[in-house]
Amino acid sequence: MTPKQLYQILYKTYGPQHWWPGETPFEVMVGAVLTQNTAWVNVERAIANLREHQALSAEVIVRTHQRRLAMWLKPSGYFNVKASRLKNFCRWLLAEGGEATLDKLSTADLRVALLSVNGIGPETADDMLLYAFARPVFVIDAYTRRILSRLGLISGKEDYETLRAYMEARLQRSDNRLSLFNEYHALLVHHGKQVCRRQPACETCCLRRRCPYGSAAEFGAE
DNA sequence: AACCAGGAGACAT
DNA sequence: ATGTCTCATGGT
Repeated sequence: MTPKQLYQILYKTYGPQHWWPGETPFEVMVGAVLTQNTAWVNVERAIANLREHQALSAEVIVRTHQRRLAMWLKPSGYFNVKASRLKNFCRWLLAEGGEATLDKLSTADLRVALLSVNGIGPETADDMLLYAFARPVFVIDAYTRRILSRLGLISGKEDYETLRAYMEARLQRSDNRLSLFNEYHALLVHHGKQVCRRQPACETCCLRRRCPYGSAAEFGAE
C-alpha cells in the first residue's frame, strides 16, 4: 500500500468531500484556528456567532474586547485561548497588509511567516496554506498519523515535518497536486472518524464499519 | 457517563 | 530535544 494507492481507495470509497467549508479565505483561516482539537460542528456555531455580530473580519476582531469575543467563541471550546489567538492572528494579518500582500510570498516564506504567529502551529499553518492560500501543502493531523500507522507505512511517532515530507515526496509527480492534497486531507479526516482509536485496533471495528482497505487482518497487521 | 474532537504553547526534564 | 499539563464545549 502506497500513499497514492491509499488515495485512490479512499476516493473511490467516499467520493469528493467538498472541503473547506468556508465562504472566504479569511473565514477559512478563522476556522483553522477554531478547529484546533475541536469538532467542526462546534466551530460552525462559533463562526455563525461571529457572522451574526458582523465580526467576521480582521478589522472588527482586533477591535472587539477579549471577553466579548470569547463569548462568541464559546461553542468551539477553549474560548479564552482561542479569543486571544484569533485577535493575535488578526492583528498580525493587518500589520502584514492582509492576505493579498501575503499571497505574494513564496509558499516556504509564507509558511515561516504563519508559524511565527503565536497560536498558529504546523497543522493550522498548513490548513491555511492549502485551503486559504491554495498552496500545494500536505496537511498532517491526528487522523493522518493514525491511518498511516495502522497501514504500517509509518511508526506513528514521527514528528510533523517528517510526515509532511514523507507524503509530499511520495506525491511529488502527481498532476494537480493542489486539488489532490485538498481532497486527500479531507478524505483522511472523513475516513479517520471511522477508524478505531485503540492501539492495536480491535478485530471488529474494521468489519463493523465499511473498510476500504480490505480485510481486517490487513488492517490490524503492524 | 466517560471519552474525545480536523492542536498549540508553556514549562519541566 | 522530548514529555506533561492546560485549555473547555458539545457528540456519542
